[in-house]
Amino acid sequence: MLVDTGFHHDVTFNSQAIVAHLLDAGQPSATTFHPEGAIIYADGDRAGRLYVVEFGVVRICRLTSDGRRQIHAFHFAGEVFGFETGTEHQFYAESVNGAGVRSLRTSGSEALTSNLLALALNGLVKAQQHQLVLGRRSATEKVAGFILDMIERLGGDDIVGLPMQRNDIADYLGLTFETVSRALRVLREEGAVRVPTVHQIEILDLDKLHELAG
Amino acid sequence: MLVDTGFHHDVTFNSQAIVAHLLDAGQPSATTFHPEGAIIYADGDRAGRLYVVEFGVVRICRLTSDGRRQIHAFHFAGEVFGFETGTEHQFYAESVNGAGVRSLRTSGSEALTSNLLALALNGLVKAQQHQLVLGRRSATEKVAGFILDMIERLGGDDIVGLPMQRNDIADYLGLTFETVSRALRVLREEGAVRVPTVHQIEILDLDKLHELAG
DNA sequence: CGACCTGTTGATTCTGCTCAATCAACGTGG
DNA sequence: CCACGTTGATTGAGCAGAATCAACAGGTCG
Repeated sequence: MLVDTGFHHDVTFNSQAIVAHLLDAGQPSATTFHPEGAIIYADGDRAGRLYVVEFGVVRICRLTSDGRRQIHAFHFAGEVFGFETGTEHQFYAESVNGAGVRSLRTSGSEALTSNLLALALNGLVKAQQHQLVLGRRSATEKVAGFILDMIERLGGDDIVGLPMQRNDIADYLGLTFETVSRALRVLREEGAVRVPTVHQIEILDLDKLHELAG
Repeated sequence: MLVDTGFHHDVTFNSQAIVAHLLDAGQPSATTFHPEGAIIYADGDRAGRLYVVEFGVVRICRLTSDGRRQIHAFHFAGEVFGFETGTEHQFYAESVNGAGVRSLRTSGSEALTSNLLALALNGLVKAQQHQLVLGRRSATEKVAGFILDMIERLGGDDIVGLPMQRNDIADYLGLTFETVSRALRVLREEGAVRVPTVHQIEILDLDKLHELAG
């Protein structure tokens, strides 16, 4: 067993290792490419399959009754999504910028349950992180927190990519895209970041960024 | 097995049954009573134990660096909490109004993993619900959504209890307690609810309440 | 009864949404 | 090659709504 899935032990597991293990155990499945904006699964589709992001970004969304979109999560290369309860998907999944996705069939192999537990916990942590960011008061704090989260998940060095567009960030943070834009301007003016291109953030002062995140 | 924990099947499980099963399997442990405001576990404490709420309400909290409190979840009788990853608790748990809590030792019994998976999924669903409420725009929508959530989790009939105080609701929804109070007044004026006592909400018009929730 | 705490209500400030203009990047077709 | 349309991003002005500050009512407990 690659991973100790006992919740009472250290669960700082390597998600990649779990995925590799699950892929080995299941039937091999081809990577399918989803162009920008393509739907991977729809709200109401039969649930029960997991997906691995091979490359690109996937967003998990939901529409409110008044037509607004809430983005529930972003998933990057190596991450697993599709984890929902019930027989039907409550959310729908879309490719953000062109994504390669591999299906992960796990039915029938009971021994994988502990691996699945680890993945579920992984999702739980992400949901908690999202809650914390959503709970922040000001728009600047939310955007700063979002960038910090992106740094943690994507970047090692001082330039981190923002593959999704402003509208996506806004729907993820519960803001409008104009407010996201203004918040980024504040972060620039405070000297915390530089924005060389629309989809890149250069970190100038990490401490300042943490401070602005509240 | 009481519960089908395969995520690819129907997971509309009975949480109570899982808890009963886990309690049977583990060593018996006494119910400890935590008076109002008492800390059940603190931020930074060693994690790895699950707790069952016997009666009362427990809140899971976190302090931001500027001293504000974010309430991550409420847990009622029959629910399990303490599910976190890592060796240390990221949150702290407090009794809201006097709560009886039973510790749930699960170490060593590998057969329980699938039950734990079910509980983790349960927590994931709650976190998602919370995200949806936090993502709503207006304060009235948030409070209406909160009441609907309470109806689902607590009440069968037309009167639902709000055991926690306004400040708790505010910290859960990312609002101030004054705004919560005003939102309740709007719900009253719209004829959706009545507020006989501070800790009770009488549902007058459930459709209207859904409508106001957005 | 008085002190205190929670909750409600009011007045003001300020943040973020709405509406709108501008700009840059890109693709298309003449 | 350039005019045109489209899309995404930024910025501005005005406004609605929530936070803040403050006063007051109701309940509880000493």
